[in-house]
Amino acid sequence: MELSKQYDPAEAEKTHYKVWEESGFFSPEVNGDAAAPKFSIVIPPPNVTGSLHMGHALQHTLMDVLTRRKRMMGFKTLFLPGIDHAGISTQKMVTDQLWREEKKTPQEIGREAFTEKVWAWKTKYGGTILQQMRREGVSVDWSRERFTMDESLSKAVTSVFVALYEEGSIYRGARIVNWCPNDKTVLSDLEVEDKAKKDGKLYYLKYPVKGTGKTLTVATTRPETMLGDTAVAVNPEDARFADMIGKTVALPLTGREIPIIADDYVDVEFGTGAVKITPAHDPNDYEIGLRHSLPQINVMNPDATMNEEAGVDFAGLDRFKARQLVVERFEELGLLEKIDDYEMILPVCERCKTVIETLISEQWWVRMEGMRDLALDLKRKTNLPKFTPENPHTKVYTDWLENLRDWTISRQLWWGHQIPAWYDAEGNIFVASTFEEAVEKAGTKELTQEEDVLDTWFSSWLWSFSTLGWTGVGVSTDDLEKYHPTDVLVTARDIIFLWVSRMVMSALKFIDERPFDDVYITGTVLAPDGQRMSKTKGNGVDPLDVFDKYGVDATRMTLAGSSTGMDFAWRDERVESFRNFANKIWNATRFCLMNSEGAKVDPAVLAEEGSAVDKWIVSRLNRTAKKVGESLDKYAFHEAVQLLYHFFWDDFCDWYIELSKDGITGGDTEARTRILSVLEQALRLLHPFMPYLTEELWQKLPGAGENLHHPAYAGKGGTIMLTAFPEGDESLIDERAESEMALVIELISKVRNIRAEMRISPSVKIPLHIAGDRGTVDVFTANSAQILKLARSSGLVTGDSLDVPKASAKEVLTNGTEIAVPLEGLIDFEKERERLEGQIGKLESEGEKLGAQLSNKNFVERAPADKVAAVRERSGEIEVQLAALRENLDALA
RNA sequence: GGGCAUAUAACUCAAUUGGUAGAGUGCUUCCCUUACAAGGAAGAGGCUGUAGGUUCGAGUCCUUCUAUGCCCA
Repeated sequence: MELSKQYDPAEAEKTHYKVWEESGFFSPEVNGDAAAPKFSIVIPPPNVTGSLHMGHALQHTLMDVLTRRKRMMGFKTLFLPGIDHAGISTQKMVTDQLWREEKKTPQEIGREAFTEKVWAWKTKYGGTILQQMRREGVSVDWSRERFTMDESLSKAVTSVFVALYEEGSIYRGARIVNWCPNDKTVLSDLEVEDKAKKDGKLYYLKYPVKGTGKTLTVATTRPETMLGDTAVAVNPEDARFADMIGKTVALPLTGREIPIIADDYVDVEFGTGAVKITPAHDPNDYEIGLRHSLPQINVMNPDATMNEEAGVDFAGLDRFKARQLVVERFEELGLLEKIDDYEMILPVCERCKTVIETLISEQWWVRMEGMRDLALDLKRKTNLPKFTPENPHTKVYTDWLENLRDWTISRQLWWGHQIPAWYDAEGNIFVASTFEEAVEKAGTKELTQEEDVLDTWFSSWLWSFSTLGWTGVGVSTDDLEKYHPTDVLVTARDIIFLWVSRMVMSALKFIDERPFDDVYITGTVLAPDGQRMSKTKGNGVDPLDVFDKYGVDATRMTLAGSSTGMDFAWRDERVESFRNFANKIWNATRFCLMNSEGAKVDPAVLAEEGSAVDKWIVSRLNRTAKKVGESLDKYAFHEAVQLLYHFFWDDFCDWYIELSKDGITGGDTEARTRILSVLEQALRLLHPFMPYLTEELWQKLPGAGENLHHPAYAGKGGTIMLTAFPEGDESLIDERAESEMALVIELISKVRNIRAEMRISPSVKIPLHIAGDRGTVDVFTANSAQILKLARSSGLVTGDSLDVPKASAKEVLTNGTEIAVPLEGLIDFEKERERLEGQIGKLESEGEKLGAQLSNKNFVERAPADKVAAVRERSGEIEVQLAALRENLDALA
C-alpha cells in the first residue's frame, strides 16, 4: 500500500464522519456491556441563529476529547447536542427578513403568521451550526438532538412555570426594569452591560422654589426626564438646604408643583447636593419614590419617544431630541446654569448596544431565594459543582448566588414559550398547563392568554434534564435515570450566571439532583493581535477557514493545547506546527506500511520480551499513556497534548524508528510486528484529539480491521473509535531500559555534536573510542550496530582508558564515560579548543552554583537528604567531566 | 469604588506540593541520508515586570508599585 508523501486532511475528513454517524458509533447504545459505567455531557446549546466560532470549536474539542477517551475506555457515553431558540436574536432576524422581502412588520401580519415564519426560517437556516459541528468531528449522538422549543422541552418549561407559580415563587408585578427601546422588550440585569461614555454632559438646571424668589439647582445627565420629576431631594444633614425641606418647587415646562424632600441617599458631594427625583425612570429614584410615596409619572413610550405625560411640546419626540429641546427651553427661561463635561457609565443592551431605558413596567418575576439556598447548600456540603480552574470561578459563583435578586422572565416577544397564564374580563390571573385547565380554574371560556413569552434562559436552565426526556414535575425516563447527573459541563465564563448557576438551581429544585459534577471554564480565544475577536474590528478568525487551511485535527490539537482556563492569542504558526505534526504521523505510518510485508498489528507482542530498544519504546509508550490519562482526569488537556507530541515525534520517530530501521527495512518480521503494534497504540492515544487522521491511518494498518475493539463493543471492529484506550501498564514501564537508552542517546548526541562543530562531512565515517565502567560499555556494545549507524561511525573501540592520537576530539558523558573521535587530518585544533572551552564553561558555571550550595552549611543540614544527595551526585559528575575535559584541553596545547 | 487574573527567550505559551527555568515558532550552521524539506542534525538566545520580605533555597509564598485584561457595583 502506497501513501502520498504529504498528508491531505481534506481526504480523511471526507468520509469517516458519515460512517461513524451512520453506524451509530456516537450513540451510547453501541456499548453492549450492561455493566458499563456511564459518561455523559450535554452541549451548551448554541443559538439557533448562530454560526460556529472559535469559542465553540474550543469547547466542542475539549468535550469531544473527554467523550472519545471515555468511550474507548468502555464507558457508555452520551454527548448530547442541541440548540436553543434565542428569542430576541431570532425574532429580530425574521423581523428584518420580513421587512426586506415583504415590507411588512410583524404586527401587520399578526402573531400566528409571524410565528409560522420563524419556524420556516428555523427549518431552513437553523441547522447551520449543526452541520458545521459535524465538520469538527464531534462524536455527539445526533439521534438525541434537542431544541429548546421541541414539544417535550416546551412541556418541561410549562410544568416548571406552573409549579413555581403555584408555590408562590412566580409573581406578576410592576417594578422598575431594564427596557431596550430597540428590541422593545424588558431585559434581565444580566442582559445589560455598562459602557463608558467619555463625552457625556452634566446639566445644571435651576428650579424656582415657591414663595422664596430663589431657585434650587439640580445636576442631571438626563434633562429630558425632568418632565417626569415628582420631587427634589437633598440630604437631611446638608445645612445648605435645611430651610428648603418641606417647601415646593414649580417644575418648569410642566406647571407641576413638587415637594423638596430629605433622604439619606443623596450624596452631598455630587453636583449641587440637590437631586431631581424621577421615580418612573431611574432605579434609585424609584426606591426613594417608594419611601416617600411619590407619584410615578411615566413620560416615555416603549420606543423611547416621549408620551403625552411629557406635555404637548414633547410628545412624540425621541428621547435625545427631547433632551435638546428641554435644554433649549431652560436656556430661554434663564434657568440653565451651566453644562459640564462629564464621564459617565451608560447601561446598554448586551445584544444591540442600544442605551437601556429604565422604566416601570408590569412583568413576571421569579423569586430565587429557595433555589439559591439549595445551590449554596450543595456547594457547601459537597463542593459541587467543582470548577476548573478553581480560581476565580468558585468564589464568583458563590458570591453571585449570595446576592441573587429576582429574575425577570417575561419578554415582549412572539418567539418563545408563551406564558401559560390567562386573564378573565376582570383581569384575574389563571396559570395552568393548558387552556382547558385554565378554563376549568376560571369557570369561564372568556379568557385571554398572556401575550409575553418567557426568557430563553427559562428553557435552557432545564437543559441538563429536559434534554433527557423530563417533561414535568415527577416525570422520569430511562435516559434521565441513566445519564443524569452529567459528568462535566464545558463552557465559557460569560454564562456562569446566565446559565451554569441557574442550571444548578433548577436541577436541584425540580429533580432533586445536581446537573453535573464538574464545570470546566475555558479561556477565551483572542485574535492574533491579543484583542477580543469582534465583527466590528474585523479581527476574527473563522474556524472553518482554519479547518480548510490546516485540517480539523491540527486545529483541535491547537485548541486542546491551550492551557487550562487561560486566554490565548490565536496564531496560525501554532496550527501550522500541528499540521506538521499530523504530516509527521502520516509519514511515520507511511514508513511502517512500506515495510510491513509479513507483519500485522498484534498488541500482545508488546508485552513480550524484546531488545533493549524494544523494551525502551514499550516503556515510553506506557509511561506516556499513563501520564496522558492522569492529565485528562484533571482536565489538563495541554499537558496531554505535549506528552503525545513529544512521545510521537521525539521517542517514536527520532529514536525508535531510526534505531530499529535496519531490521525493519531488512525484512525482520518480528521488528515489523513490533513497530506496527507500537504505532497502533500511539494512534489510539492520539485518537480523541485527532480523530480523522488516526482513523484514516489505523484502518490502513494490516490486521487493524479484525478484532481490535474494546470488549464492550463486540462485533464492532474496523474503527479506531471503539478500540481500547491505552491506559498505561505499569508492569511495562522499565526504568532500567529507559536509563540505558538515555546513555545511548547521550552518546550519539555527543558524537553528533563533535561532528557538527568540527564540520565533518556526513559521508565521512570515523571510529568511536569509548572508555568507561563495565556496565556502560556493555550497554554500548549491545547496541553497537545502532550507535555506529546514527553516530556515523566506522567502528567501536572500547577499553578501560582511551588510547587515541592527539588529533582527536574528546567528550565526557554525564556518568564520566570518556569518548573520543580520532580526527587525523580533519581536526582544526583551534576549533576543538574553542569547543572544549565552551563545554568547560557551561559545566563550570553549573558546578559553581552547586558548589556554593554544598558549602552552605544551612543547606546541607536543613534541606531534605534526598535533595542534598542529588546535588552531591550531580556535583560529583561535573567534577569528573570537568577533569577529563580540562585534561583534553591541556593535551591540545 | 470592590474583587480577580496575567506579566517568564524575539513571538505565542509551559513549569506537579518552593529544589539545576522548558516547548513550539523564529534565528544561525550543516544536510534534498529511499518515511517525512510540512524534514534531519547541531547551536545561539532568559539576573522569570518593579521594590522589599520569608527561607538553606523563590518563576513558585507574603507585601509594595507599574502595566494589561476580566468580573461585580
